[in-house]
Amino acid sequence: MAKKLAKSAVSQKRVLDAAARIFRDYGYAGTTMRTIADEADLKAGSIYYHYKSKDELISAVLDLSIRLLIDDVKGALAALPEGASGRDRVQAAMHAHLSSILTNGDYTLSSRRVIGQVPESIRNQNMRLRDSYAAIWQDILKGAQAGGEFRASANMSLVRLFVLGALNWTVEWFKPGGRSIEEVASEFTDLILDGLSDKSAADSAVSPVKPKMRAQAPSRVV
Amino acid sequence: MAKKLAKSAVSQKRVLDAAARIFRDYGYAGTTMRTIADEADLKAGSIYYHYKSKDELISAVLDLSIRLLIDDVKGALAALPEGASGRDRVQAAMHAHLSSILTNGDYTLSSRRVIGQVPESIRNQNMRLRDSYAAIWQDILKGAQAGGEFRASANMSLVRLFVLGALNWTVEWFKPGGRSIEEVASEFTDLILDGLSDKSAADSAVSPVKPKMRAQAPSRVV
DNA sequence: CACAAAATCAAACGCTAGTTCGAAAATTGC
DNA sequence: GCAATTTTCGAACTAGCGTTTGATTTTGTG
Repeated sequence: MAKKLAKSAVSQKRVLDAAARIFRDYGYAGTTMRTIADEADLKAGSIYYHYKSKDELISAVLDLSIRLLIDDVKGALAALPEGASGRDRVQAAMHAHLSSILTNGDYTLSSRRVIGQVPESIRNQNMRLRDSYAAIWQDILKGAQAGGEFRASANMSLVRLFVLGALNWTVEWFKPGGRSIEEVASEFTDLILDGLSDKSAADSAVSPVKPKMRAQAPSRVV
Repeated sequence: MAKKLAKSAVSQKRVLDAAARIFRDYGYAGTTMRTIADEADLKAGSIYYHYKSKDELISAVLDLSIRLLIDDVKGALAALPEGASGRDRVQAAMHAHLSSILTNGDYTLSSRRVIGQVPESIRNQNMRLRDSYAAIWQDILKGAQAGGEFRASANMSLVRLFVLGALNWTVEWFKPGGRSIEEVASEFTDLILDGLSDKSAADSAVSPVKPKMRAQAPSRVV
């Protein structure tokens, strides 16, 4: 009788991946079922066997996008030793966030590009997931501040928005083959934790950092 | 006889403003000439008296968006006293950038949301403007680093991407009526310049203070 | 007021969108 | 290897798209 088997699941994922790429490149309205079908080696009508509408497709892309991120960051935090400092936790979360969104760039980018154009109910559903992700960060930051590691004068909500903004923006300019994810994560972590100013005109010989001299194509900004 | 008068210019601007808002909300393909026309209190066909295609419209929105930003930031830098420190220049540029993109949120957001979906020639034209804006920032940062104000170990291209990323992201969450632009700008500036860590405990008691102005020869910038 | 120029309108055009559905093909259990 | 089931197809439908065009209204000037 009825038996759920692999064939369907494989096609379903193939369609979803294709959708993420096409939504990323053409936006919500600009994406057509026929284009997705082409990308997934299918005909347009066949998509409806797996997803019952374009909205259900974009909804699935949006949800997977944020779920992948939450899982990666939670995983990285769980892998830390028990007594890890706030600094370590921030560092781990930043690296995991960056690695996740850059590795799943299709989903992250398409998500970012269509989130504002999607029917409101779909957006609201997705926003709830995103809020729960923000809460994870808020815990890390507040914890480190309560422990005295971070300046008491800093507003942790703004810090979170600052850091996540800078991280999320990387999908706009990061290109594989240039700087490594680790390189970017490390530099960004240093920046947010210690700042840009040279605090020690005297003991500046302390920082054991090697200068990086990788030629890079002009990066897009704004 | 023929006389160019204001009426046309007024309508033209009204259509452009409407287009920015609609492109922002619905993306490139999702925006229809009829919707723009409604928003501008016109009929769809009438738009073609002012702009000869949808592409010309989006092109005008994209260009105005980046031009407004460039003018604001250049203006703020020009208003600084001659010997202003790198710190002051970064602060002024950050504030001007933030203020500009949040004040012109319709243009900034629509620009961000459609830039990836627009015909390539339009995108390339706009990218050239954006590269010139990036160059302004690169000059500020490199100048301050050369003057010894910023850590020599920091990669200024990454710093620029970090800072502008965090700033640009504000359009996603900033809502008038909440925190003021000045408040956000000030906190962000402190963060990037001095970092999040509380240095008052162990680290050097040399300069935990914040000298607003550095006595220093005017670094060559721009 | 009159009338030419400027600005807007209403209707229509060809095209492509999301979606539906019965038929065809591929796959599976026995 | 066959019949039942799952999956895919292809054609069709309606709706709405950007754009064109000739007619119509509004505007500024003598």
